[in-house]
Amino acid sequence: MPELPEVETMRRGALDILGGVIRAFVVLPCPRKPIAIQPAASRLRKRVEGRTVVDVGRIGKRVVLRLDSGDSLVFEPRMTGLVLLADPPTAEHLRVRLDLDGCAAPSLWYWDRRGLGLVYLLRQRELAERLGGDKLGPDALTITCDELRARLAGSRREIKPALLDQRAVAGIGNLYASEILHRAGISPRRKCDRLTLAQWRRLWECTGEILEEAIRYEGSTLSDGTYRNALNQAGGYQNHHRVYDREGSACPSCKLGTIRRIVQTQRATFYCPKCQK
DNA sequence: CCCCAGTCCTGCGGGC
DNA sequence: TGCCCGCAGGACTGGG
Repeated sequence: MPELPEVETMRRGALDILGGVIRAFVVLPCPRKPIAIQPAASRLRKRVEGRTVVDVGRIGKRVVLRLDSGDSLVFEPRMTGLVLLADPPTAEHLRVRLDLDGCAAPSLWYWDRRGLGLVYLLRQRELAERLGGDKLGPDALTITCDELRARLAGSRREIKPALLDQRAVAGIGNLYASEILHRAGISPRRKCDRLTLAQWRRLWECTGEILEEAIRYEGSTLSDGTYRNALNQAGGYQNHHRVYDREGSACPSCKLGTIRRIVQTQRATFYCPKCQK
């Protein structure tokens, strides 16, 4: 579930390792299927140990540690991964530990309950190939209105599934797509090529607003409690959701409609049929 | 090319 | 009460 706001919160929490030297890269024994690590852990370890973390960044829904070697160590949490500096939710799902010297935090952990996430090391060129160019669109926080429109307006798909396409715009996931479209007053079923210029503008504005608000509240921790910030604290934005997982309740915006749940490309979408056109 | 369904995986909640 | 099935959805793969 980590989308842009949750991954950005993880990134900010992990800033305490900036300038640290990686003393050890430790793959923790996991009773079930081990987490995917590329290249194999022994080779990856040789390339990261002794290296300095010169940047703690984010690319889409990934936390990216840039090292002084030019390599980037990428944590891709997918559904249930967390980047932590302390107190994991459970010891059993800890996957990787980085021990560091010379920075504010002694260790960084990668925790992942379902283990769908990935930890991988990329050379500069590999980074451009895997996470650049046509693989990933501009970041949802910094994309311009014109870019967003240019990348989606030609499509005949429905706008909600289109917003989940990371090649078009990076960072929006299932939860925030519903929230963004609700604030913008646009039906999730509206075809991209049927949005007006004013609607693109509104959609772009609401994308920034919703994502920035969610970051301010340190992301959304749903009822399963999985998502936590780097200090294992729950986020707060779930208390501000207007449509997501609120099927049957009155629309908090127009007070007239009832929030509906539909399925688009096998994923739940929540919206208000009264005020989203 | 464009789009959709299936896959990975675990834990939880609904239904019987 | 207890068990089992289905669902949650990020990103990739394969196929129409």
